[in-house]
Amino acid sequence: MVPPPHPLEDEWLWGWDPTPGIVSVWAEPDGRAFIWKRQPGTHARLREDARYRPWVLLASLQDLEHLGDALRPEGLPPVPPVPGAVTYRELEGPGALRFLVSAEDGRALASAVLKGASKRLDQRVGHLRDLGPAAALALPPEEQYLVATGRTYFRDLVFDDLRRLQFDLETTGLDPSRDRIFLVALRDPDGRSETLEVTADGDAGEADLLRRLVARIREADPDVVENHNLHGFDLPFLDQRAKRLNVPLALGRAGLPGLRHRPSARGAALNRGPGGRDADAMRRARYTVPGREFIDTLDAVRRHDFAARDLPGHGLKAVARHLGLSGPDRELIPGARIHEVFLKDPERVRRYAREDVTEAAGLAHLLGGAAFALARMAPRRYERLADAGPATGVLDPLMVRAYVRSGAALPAHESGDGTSHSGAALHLFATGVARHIVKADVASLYPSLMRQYRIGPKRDRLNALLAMVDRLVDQRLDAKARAKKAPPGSAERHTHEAISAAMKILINSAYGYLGAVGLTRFSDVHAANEVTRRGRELLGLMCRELAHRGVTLLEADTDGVYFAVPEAWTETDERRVVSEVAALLPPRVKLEFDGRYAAMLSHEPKNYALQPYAGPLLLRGVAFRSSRAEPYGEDFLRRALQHLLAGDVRAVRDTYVDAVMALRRRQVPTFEVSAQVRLTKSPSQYLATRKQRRELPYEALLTNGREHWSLGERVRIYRATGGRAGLLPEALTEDGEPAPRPAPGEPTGDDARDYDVEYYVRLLKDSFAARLARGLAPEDFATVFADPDQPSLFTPSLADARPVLTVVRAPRGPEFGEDAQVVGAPPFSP
DNA sequence: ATCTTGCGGGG
DNA sequence: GTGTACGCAAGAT
Repeated sequence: MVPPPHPLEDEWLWGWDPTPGIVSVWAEPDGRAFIWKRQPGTHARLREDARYRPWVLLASLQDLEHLGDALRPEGLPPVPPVPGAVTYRELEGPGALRFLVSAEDGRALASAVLKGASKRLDQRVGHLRDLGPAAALALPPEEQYLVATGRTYFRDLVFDDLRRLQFDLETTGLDPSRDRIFLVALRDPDGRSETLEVTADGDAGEADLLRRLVARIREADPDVVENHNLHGFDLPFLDQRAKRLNVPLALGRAGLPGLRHRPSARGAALNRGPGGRDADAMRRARYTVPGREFIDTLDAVRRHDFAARDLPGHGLKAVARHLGLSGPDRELIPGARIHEVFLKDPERVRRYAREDVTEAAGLAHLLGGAAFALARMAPRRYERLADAGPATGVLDPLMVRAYVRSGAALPAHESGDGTSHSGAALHLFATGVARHIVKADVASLYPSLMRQYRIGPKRDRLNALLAMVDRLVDQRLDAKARAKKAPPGSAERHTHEAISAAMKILINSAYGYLGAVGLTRFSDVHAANEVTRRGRELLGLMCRELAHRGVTLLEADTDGVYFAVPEAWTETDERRVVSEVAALLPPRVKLEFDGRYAAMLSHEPKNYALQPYAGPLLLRGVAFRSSRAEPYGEDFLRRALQHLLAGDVRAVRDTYVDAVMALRRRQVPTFEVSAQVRLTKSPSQYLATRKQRRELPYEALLTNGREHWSLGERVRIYRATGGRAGLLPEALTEDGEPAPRPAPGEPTGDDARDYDVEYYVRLLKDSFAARLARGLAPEDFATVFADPDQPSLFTPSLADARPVLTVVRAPRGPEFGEDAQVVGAPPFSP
């Protein structure tokens, strides 16, 4: 490989120790570190037992003065220092955390500091943290080890070199204080799936199952254990059951402690039952174990969807189906029915559970690459990087390592000076329907502005953040190019795509890091405001210049613009205006042609419908994507929008009339008007508040003879005739099995269809049809959605009716660059 | 209309 | 061994 041209920045990003194959690190505060490695390309595994010198950063040495001669500068004889000595090195520069203090045993070091601090403050200080972040920085032991050595995980390994095991619990319910584990599906690192089951009732049977599970995991000896919602369900459930049944959960690698908690903002809160909202019980934790890494695919899904925003939900089945990981014969069983199905047809549940672990493995491979690649860079455990937020979770450790490596004193967190943070621009130029739509946007606007105008945190005297963003952008282009060259489906392509994804996460979080005042070490509200100010200015300039070239602006948000072009324009014309405007922008700000659509309904800011030239209608924003909307209404809205966007107002009317008539003739199955809700109150809780306030879901249960239900249960409810609340019984197949969701219009057996027709007619108009209002002139709207059974004396024809577009503002004024000069402005200086 | 609370994932 | 998740919709007032 060509030697890197920026050795310093590359050390900041990648560390410096070349040790290959590290798959897990565990360090104890007493200075012992355990490093598990694999030989790249083989399954050979070995453990290195090392010692490291635990360290902390302190703002002052005063609390260690009581040590006398046992406190000495680094490098003075005797080298190495005598056991028990505390050594220090003063870092250079203005940062507050300027003494790097270390000792052979981290606990002795901490207690020496705490002893001094307790004396100085005349009160017992129990923990370094209690000194405050401006006085001390103490990383977790593994991170101390990784920062000090410059090692990182996974050097020279590819994703599939890791031995990964997935397991999935099947339980009789969601509450581990009451419910039991009766089956575990497990996929071993070679891809073989199996199930373990209880063979006896009661505690003995379940305890035996847990023992077999632990033994099986130890035998398979995976580096990584994963599942969907692993930290939120399987591990806490397993932990509680094992405690109750007195089964030791020795899931880690030999000779070290078993399952532990680690604090985490995103961890599970097992005892957060509905109603149970006592603050102490809300403490969240993640699980950790020496020698293996626990990876939750739900984290990868969230991270993916944060950018992509195209997933129907974050559940395993929905995501797997969406990403094409599910087979056509995927076994599906509603969660609440799994145990009863198991009693009648165990093979079906075995199949279901095996498919769960197979999909979890597929999901881990497809979406887990970014975390794997981050672990090659940042000095943290892989499992922590997998659930970390990118700013405090990844960038900050990189910054800390950069400063310590460079011998520079590190700034402490600083609260803001009261300046408030200003945000991005959002302009709505026109509402209604337009045709010939173009979307243009700037890729990674904020990091581009940071680079273009050299806007970085004031206290970052090494300029490490900007330097790292620069290197990341360059190296990401390289990774993308390599990925493209590698054969599709190859490990090489997966690796480079993963690196690119990881870098994208870091690049795009640099701005968030800057703006998180009081939360991140280098936050700088003035720099962040300068970034958004430049962003607003550029967006305004783009809008004005586009408008000058004859397009109709529709909506602009942060870094992108939707506009309509004249009928006669070709795609070449569309691309030409985008590149003309792009040429007016600073070099690092790349305005790109992002897509073209046949038509758009602009409803409200960030709420619109797009009709592509080919393919299904796209709906964006809460107005169009309500999660609990009744299926009949969603179906109507989709069809009506397609007609409206095609310019066929008459067909919108027909769609509406059909929908109303179908309701009035009760041709619509009850399922289609029902909404799924989740029960959050227990029967007794609801009965306590029922007098003050009646709630449809619970009324539906009570009036249908159900006085018992469990928290978290999901039911489908509807409004029945006579003001009653309807409960949709779960549809069953002939075998008495739960039926899959019926296709729209599919007959649904003995459906009473006793829903309140006029309520649903009103809902259709007031809630669903209302979302088309911007696209029609008021009189046309009234005509289109007039009640078909109440013909008025004068019914206007819709033959000439056309969708309308209403301009609500023009791109004029200072925010559109009429006064400000953007291009060629001097670089920002703090 | 505005404020508050609870949800997500999992069986 | 800390948390401050976080962004949104339904419910409460």
